[in-house]
Amino acid sequence: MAKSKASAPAAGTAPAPAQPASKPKTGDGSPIRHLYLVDGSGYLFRAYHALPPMTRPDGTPINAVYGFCRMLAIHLDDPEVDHIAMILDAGRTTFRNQIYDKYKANRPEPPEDLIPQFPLIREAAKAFNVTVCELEGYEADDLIATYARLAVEEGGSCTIVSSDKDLMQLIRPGVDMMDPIKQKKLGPEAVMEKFGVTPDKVVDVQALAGDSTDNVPGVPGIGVKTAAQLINEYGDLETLLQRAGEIKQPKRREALQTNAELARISKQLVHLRDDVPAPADPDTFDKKRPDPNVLLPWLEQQGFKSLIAKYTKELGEATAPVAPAATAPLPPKKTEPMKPAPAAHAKPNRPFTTADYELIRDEAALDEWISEATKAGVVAFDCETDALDSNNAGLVGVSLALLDGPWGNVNSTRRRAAYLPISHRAPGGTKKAEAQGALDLGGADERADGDGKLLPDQLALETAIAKLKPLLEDPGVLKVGQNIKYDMCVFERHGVRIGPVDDTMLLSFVLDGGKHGHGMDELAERYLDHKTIKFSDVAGSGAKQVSFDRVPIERAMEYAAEDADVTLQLWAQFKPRLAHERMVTMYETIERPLIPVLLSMEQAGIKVDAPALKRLSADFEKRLGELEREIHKIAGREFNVSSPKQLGEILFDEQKLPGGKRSKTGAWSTDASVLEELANAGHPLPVKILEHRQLAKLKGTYTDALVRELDAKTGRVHTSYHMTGAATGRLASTDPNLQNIPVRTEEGRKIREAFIAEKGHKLLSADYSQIELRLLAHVADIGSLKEAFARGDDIHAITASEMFGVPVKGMDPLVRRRAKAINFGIIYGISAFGLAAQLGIGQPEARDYIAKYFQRYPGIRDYMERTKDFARKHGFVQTPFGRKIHLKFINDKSQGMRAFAERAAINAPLQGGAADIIKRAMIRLPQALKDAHLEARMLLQVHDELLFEVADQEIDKTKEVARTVMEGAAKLSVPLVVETGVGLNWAAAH
DNA sequence: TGCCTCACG
DNA sequence: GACGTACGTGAGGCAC
Repeated sequence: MAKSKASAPAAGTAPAPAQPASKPKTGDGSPIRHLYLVDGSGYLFRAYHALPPMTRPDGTPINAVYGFCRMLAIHLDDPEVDHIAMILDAGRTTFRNQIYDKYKANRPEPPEDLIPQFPLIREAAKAFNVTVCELEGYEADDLIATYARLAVEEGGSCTIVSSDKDLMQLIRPGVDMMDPIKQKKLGPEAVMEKFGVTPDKVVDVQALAGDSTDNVPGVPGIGVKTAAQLINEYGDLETLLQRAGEIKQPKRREALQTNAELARISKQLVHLRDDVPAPADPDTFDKKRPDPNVLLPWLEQQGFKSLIAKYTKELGEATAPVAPAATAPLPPKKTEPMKPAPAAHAKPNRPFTTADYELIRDEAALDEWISEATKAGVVAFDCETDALDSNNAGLVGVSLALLDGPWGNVNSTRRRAAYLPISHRAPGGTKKAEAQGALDLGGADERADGDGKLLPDQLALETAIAKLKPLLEDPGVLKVGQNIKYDMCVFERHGVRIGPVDDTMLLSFVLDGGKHGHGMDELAERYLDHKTIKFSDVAGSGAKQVSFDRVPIERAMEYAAEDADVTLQLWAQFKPRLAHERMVTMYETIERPLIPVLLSMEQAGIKVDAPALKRLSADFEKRLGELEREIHKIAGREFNVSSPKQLGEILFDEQKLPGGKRSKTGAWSTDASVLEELANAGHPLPVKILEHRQLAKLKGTYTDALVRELDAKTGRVHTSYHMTGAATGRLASTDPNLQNIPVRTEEGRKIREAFIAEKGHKLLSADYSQIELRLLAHVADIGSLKEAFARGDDIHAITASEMFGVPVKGMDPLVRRRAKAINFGIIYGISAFGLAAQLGIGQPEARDYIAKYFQRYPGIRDYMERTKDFARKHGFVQTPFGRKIHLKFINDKSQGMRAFAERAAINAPLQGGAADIIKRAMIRLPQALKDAHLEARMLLQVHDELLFEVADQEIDKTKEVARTVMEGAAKLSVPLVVETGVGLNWAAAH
């Protein structure tokens, strides 16, 4: 393997070998069959980042050592392993520093709580009776290379326990690697995946690509991908450098020619020496049985209970008395502070049986229930309908549930629930057949013809409504529902304005947002230990599903009464927690009051120009057909352009275009960034694909779908807002989603133009300017940012000016763009990778920007650290208004999951705070408009924007009210600014 | 049903 | 000296 350069690297500069580099004299060990070489410090870093924080009873951090011991135990148990040693770095400077003084120069200090763990792994190795090897002047990697060579020369084989990519060059027949965390063997395939070349060419690739963590320079502008391509083409580095003049791309050619020497130095740095003086005979690395008198007391001192148990069983108790750990034990640190739900509440008051439920078949029974409910002061209720769309669904039945005793008596052991069937019909038609008729006919009542006759012994709809109305509107009776907005919508179409209400879904969201979902089935299982009857159990599923009015009444009762019953019991658990967990204000002043506001927005809907959408759709279809023909022509065969799988095969397997990335599942990635790169490289096919993708998306997701969503009765589109969908407190919009209507491209804006105002009206758009950045300046308390906002300055320009030291006046737009990307990155929990991708720059440059940013705004870094610490300690973060966002993975054992949760933790108070602010504005707006005698209606919310429909003559006044209310929705240490626009359509209002 | 892709803030 | 990458959503089409 190692060719000419094995001897090249500055033989004279290396410390003089103390012994010959060949195999030293034999010790007392046996010959090697299989040698395991553990990269000790490499493993320690891996384990440190992979495991959640742990401490010894005396407070010493211990997670990495624990991981190390677990790994050692596994290898010692492995019968394949007959020899094992741990290799360590002896010091920080090595012969490589003489070749290149900046080698590993930019390496940051290890994390604070890892440092005390370094000496402990030496102790650990000793306790487990494993030899430790190190050599002054060389890195552990060189020693590993040398021992690997010796093992193979002796006729044995070797496994290097490490995932350090720098060691991959050593893989060859007889030598492989093992990822110590994933317990996965790494062979030539893993090398090919990582470097795109065979193991013997790894050093050449690394020499070209360089390595920022080790500060290996490489050739600027060449990364691993390009390097692999070049090496595979030219065979090796030296040939490539000599023939660099043949390279077509001018930039690449120039880079290689001017940096040839840098590449050669880099190669010396990355190439591992396998001829260093081995400090011990590898035969002496034979696996030895640990001494229980050494191992057990040591494990005891660390508090590794599972390992103590394992080795006590295998080795027997320690026989010699041992000195106890010298340090005084401290109480262990808590790492899992999330409070479970109170145990007393984990069980239902009484087991669920249908015997608790009854049917309300006549007026007398209903009167009795209404009277009881009124006396109780709190009633859970739920309505069943024949469709999901609350704007059109017909009422099929109502269920009620009561606690025994006056309201507030949540500890009552008795409860009752009942179902009032109203519009059940004889079985017959399926849902699909039914939907056909529903379009032309009005309510459920008129659909009595055909096979579905109304069943007997049900109260008439009018009677039921008339009797329920006083109860549902009684200000002295609290109506509890699960997602009660839905029920309010249904009843409002029958002239009933339900109130006051509580919503178990919202209570759960306010208390436990981010911990879990808030659907009834999940809540019942989690808090009541009860599996609810599923809708599909009573109504069937798929094509055979029937609407609820076709479900037999007895069966319907079991399902429906259970819903009310469960709702009431959930309420009994959640409501007391509200005050206890200090979430009353959030619930009472933000979430609950928002219900009727959203309801009226959903009912209002927005007018859509259907003919325009249809024209657009036809136009898109025509162009899609043309594009498809062109694409097939270029590709040389027909295939489904909408199939990423087929497309990937065409591009990368058949046409062999460069730059293919694989996704997690191994499929070719064909997303926009990949296609754009190919397009920039001059390939014609990706350009057409991108265009096709865009049009197909617009047609499929918007033009066609929106026309389908038009409500036959109102001629408008009615979305529905979900209050508990986003953990941060944002709303979500579905059926259709009106929060992602295109706006960024020209073609897309044509769709937005189809959202229009009623005759004599205009659309008014009011949106918060930079609300999340303002919140950041506020919560992190950054003086200069706050002042800039107070002055009304261009915040991205100010950031750029302060970071790069350039004046705002006459600023290069590119500089401002970078600052803008960084500002957004900060809000998202910045990473060099993300920023690099966003700006299309290299990661080192991105890292540099981030460092500059934090240098200028250290307060923001402090804020981020504080936020993460808080999240780790409490399991949630909070917005300035008190909303809690739980981060269930913040102390996860996976480093990836923790990093993810940390970024979310940084983002959540900002995104959630912005959501709180606009919700506060939305709650005040209806009354403010009314007070100003304005008819304007609020139609849509898109996170930081509100859209109103306004009569022409009221535009100026409405604009003023909207701005005043929105800007006054929160009192922060920075001003809130709202920008408005007016137009005949939504695009024009921007 | 899971995955990929892409529309929005 | 490793890992996976910006935060939060919903919807449509494909492949299984």
